[in-house]
Amino acid sequence: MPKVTEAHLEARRQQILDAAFNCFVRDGFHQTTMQDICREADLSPGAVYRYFSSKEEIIEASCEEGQKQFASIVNAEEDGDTLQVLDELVDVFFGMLAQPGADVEMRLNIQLWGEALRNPRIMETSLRTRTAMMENLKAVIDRGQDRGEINPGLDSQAIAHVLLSVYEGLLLHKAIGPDIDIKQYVDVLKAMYSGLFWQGGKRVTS
Amino acid sequence: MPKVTEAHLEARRQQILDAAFNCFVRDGFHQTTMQDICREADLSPGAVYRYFSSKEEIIEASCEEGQKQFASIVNAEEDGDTLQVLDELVDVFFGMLAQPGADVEMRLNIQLWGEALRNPRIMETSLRTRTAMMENLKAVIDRGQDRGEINPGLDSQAIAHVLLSVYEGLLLHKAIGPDIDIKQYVDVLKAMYSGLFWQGGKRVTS
Amino acid sequence: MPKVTEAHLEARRQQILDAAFNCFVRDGFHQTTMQDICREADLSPGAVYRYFSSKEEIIEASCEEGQKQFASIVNAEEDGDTLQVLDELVDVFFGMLAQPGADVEMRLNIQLWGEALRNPRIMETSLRTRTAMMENLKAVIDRGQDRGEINPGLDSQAIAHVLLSVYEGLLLHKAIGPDIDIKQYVDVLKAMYSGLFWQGGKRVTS
Amino acid sequence: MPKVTEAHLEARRQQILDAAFNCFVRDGFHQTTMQDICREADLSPGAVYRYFSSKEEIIEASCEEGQKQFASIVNAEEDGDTLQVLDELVDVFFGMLAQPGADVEMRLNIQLWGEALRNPRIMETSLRTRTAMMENLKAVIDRGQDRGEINPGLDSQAIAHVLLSVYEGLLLHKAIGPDIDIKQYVDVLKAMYSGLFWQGGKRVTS
DNA sequence: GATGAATGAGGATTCATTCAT
DNA sequence: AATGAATGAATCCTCATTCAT
Repeated sequence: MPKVTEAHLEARRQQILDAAFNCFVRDGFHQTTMQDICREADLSPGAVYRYFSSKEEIIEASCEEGQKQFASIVNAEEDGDTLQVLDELVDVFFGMLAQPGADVEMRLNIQLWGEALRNPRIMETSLRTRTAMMENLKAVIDRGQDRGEINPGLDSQAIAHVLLSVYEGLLLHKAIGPDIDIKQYVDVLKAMYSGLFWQGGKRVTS
Repeated sequence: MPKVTEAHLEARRQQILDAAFNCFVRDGFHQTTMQDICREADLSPGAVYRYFSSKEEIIEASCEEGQKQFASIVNAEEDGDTLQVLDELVDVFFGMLAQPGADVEMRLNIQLWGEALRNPRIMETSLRTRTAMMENLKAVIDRGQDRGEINPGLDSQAIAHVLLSVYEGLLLHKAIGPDIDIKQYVDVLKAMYSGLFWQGGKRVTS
Repeated sequence: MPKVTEAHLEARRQQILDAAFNCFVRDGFHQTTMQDICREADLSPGAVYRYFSSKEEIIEASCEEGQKQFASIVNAEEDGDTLQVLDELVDVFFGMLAQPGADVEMRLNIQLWGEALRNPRIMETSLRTRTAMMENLKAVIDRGQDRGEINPGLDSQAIAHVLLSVYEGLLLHKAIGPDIDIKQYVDVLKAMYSGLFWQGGKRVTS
Repeated sequence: MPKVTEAHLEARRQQILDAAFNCFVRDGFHQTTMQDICREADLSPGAVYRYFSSKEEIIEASCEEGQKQFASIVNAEEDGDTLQVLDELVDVFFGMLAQPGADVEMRLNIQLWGEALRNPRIMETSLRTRTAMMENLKAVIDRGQDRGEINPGLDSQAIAHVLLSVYEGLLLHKAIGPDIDIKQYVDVLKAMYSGLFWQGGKRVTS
C-alpha cells in the first residue's frame, strides 16, 4: 500500500511549483517549456501532469504563489499617530524589496502583469491581492483623516492608490532599472507623504 | 533604377509594425504568431520577412515604437518656479494616460517590461528611455534645489525616481486595475510633492 | 497455503474483462485507455497487470468472450425435415439479436472485425468461431441435399456462407443502421431459403 | 506569384487522402500516426495540416471516399422483369468484390463500421450511403410486387435489407474469412431470392 | 496480492522560417 | 517585390507499463 502521505503529495506539488518558478523567472512563462520544468524539477512529464493538468495551470499557480507575499500585509497597529503607522508600513514593504532574493519575486510579478492582461484568472488573482492592500492602506488613511491628521480634502482611495503605485513602480525599477538606493528612495517618499499631513514639511529627513 | 521609393519601403515597414502592435497588444508577444501579423498586415510571410529578419526583430522594433511617446518628454520651461514646472509636467504626462487610445500603449508597455527582463536589447531601449526621462526630471529638481525651493537634503535622483515610479505605477493600475479617477490621483500626487518643498502644505488642493 | 482461491482469481479476471468490455463497447479498443479500464473495474493498474500482461491481451480476451455466444451454436436435432431445422436455427439466432442487451455484443463484434484485420490472434479466434458455425450449418445443408430436399446443384458450403452472411449483415445493420423490424426480416429470409428447396415457394409466410 | 492552381491543391489533397487510405487499410485508423501518413504521402506534417485540420478530419474524408463506390449504385433498367434486374444488380455489385484491389476498399469499410459507432459524422455518412442503396433496391422490389412478380406479403423494405445484408456480410467474409468462391455464393443468392417470386424455384442454376 | 506514483517514448499539432515561382 | 506552399524542429500532452512500498 504505497498510499503516499498527503504531505508527500503537497511536497511534490511544491517541488514542481518551485521548479516552474525558477524557469519562469529566468525565461518567462511562454519561453519556458514543460521539458524545462521537468528538468528543473527532476521529474518526468507524466509525473508533473499528475499534479497539474496543464502548463496554464502551473502558470496560474505560480502567479498565485508570487503574490502570496504581498497578501501578507502587516496589520497596522491601532495606536500611534498615522504618520508613524505609514512609516512602519513603508519600512516593512520597501525593506522587502531590498532583501536578497527579492528580485526573483519581482521578476515574476512583472511578468504576471503582462499575463494578467489576457488571462482573466490571473487578472482576478492580481486584482484581489491589490484590492486587499488598497483596503488596508485606505483604512489607515481614513483613520488619519478622521483624526484630523491628514488633509480631508484628498480622496483616501486615491492616496492609497498613489502609495501602492509608488511601491509597484519601485518594484519595476528595481527589477528593470539600474541599481537603486532604496534608502534614499524611501526618504523621498516619506517626505512626500508628509505633504498630505496638515503640518507636513516640519519633519526632518533622517 | 529604384523601382520602389524609399518612402514606400518605410510605409510597408510601418504597416507591418502597426499590425504587429495590434497583435501584441491583443495577445502578447509570444501568443502572437507570424501568421497573425501577416493576416493583420494583409501581407504574406515572405513579404514580412523582407522587412524584418525575424519575429524577434519585430518585437524589438515594436517595443521601440511603444516607447517613442515617452521619450518625447516636454522640455521644461526655464522660467516659472519649480512647483509650477512640475505641475505642468504632471498634467501633461498623466493627462496622456487619460486620453482615449492610451490603453493600448499602456498594455504594450507592461508586456515590454516583462520582455526586457530577458531580452538585453529591449532592456537597453527601455533603460535609455527611462534614463532620458530621469535626467530631465532630475534637472528640474536640481534647479529647484539650487534655488532653495526644494529640500536639498533629499537626493534629486531619488526624487526623480519616485516621480517616475508613480507614473509607471499608475500606468500599471490603469491597465490592470479597476477604473481610476486620474484627476483625484493627480491631486494627491501634487499634494505629496508639495512635501518636498520648504513651504509645502500651504497649497490648497484644487 | 493458497491464500487466494482459484475462484477468486477467476472472479478478478472476469471483473477486469467485464470492465474492459464496457469500455470497448463504449469507446472502441484504441480509444479506451488502461486507466479507463482500471476505473471501470475499480482496480489499480498494478492489479490489472497481474491478470493480463498487456492491453493487447485484454483486447484479445475480450474478443474471445464476445464470440463465445456465437460459438454456442445449437446442435441441430437429427429428426425433422431440414426446412424445420433451418427455421429453428434462424429463430434462435436472429432472436438473439432482438434481445435487450444484444446491442453491446453487436458493437463489440463490429469492432472485433476491424481488429481482426491486423491482429492475427483475433483473426484466428474469429475464423475459428465462424468456421464452427459454418460447419454446423453445412452439415444441416448436406443432410438436406442427401435427403433430396435441397437442390444438390448448389454448393452446400456456399449456402452456409450466405446464411451466415445474412446473419452478420443484419447484426451490422442493427448496430449501425436505423431501427429494424427483425420479425419481417426473418420472414423474408425464410421465404428466400425456401428457394433452395425443391418445392420452395409453396410455403406461406407466417 | 506562385498562386498554385486549384488542380494542384486538389491533387495534393488527394495525395494525402491516398496515403492515409493506404495507412488506414494497413494499420487501422488509430494505429496509424500522422507521421505514417506524412511518410506515405512524402509530405511534411505542416503540409498535411494545410489541407486537413486534424487527423479526425482525414479519417472522415477517407471514410467518405471509401463509400463513394457504393454510392454509385446502378440505376436499374426500367424494362425487363424484376428477376432480371435483380440478377444484373447482383452481378455488378458482387462482381465488384471479386475485382483485384477490392480488398483494400473492403478493409476500409469494415473499419469504418467500427468508427461509425462512435463518430456521429461517420455514422451519418454511412447511413446516407446505405439508405441510398436501400431506396434503390426497394424501388426495384416495389415494382416487382406491383407487377405481381414478387410475393406482396413480404415487406419490400425488409427484402431490401436482407439483400444489402447479404452483400455486406459477404464483404466481411471476403475480407476476414478464408477464400470464397463468389461465383458459387452468387448462385446460391440467386436461388434464394427466387424464393421471393411466385414461381420461384423453377429457375435452373447456371 | 494490491497500490498508485512515476516513467518516458511517442503522438498530434504548431509555427518561425524558407524558397521556388 | 511578393506570394504562399512547404518544411521540420519543437511543443504540449498522453498513456501503456513498471516498481517501490
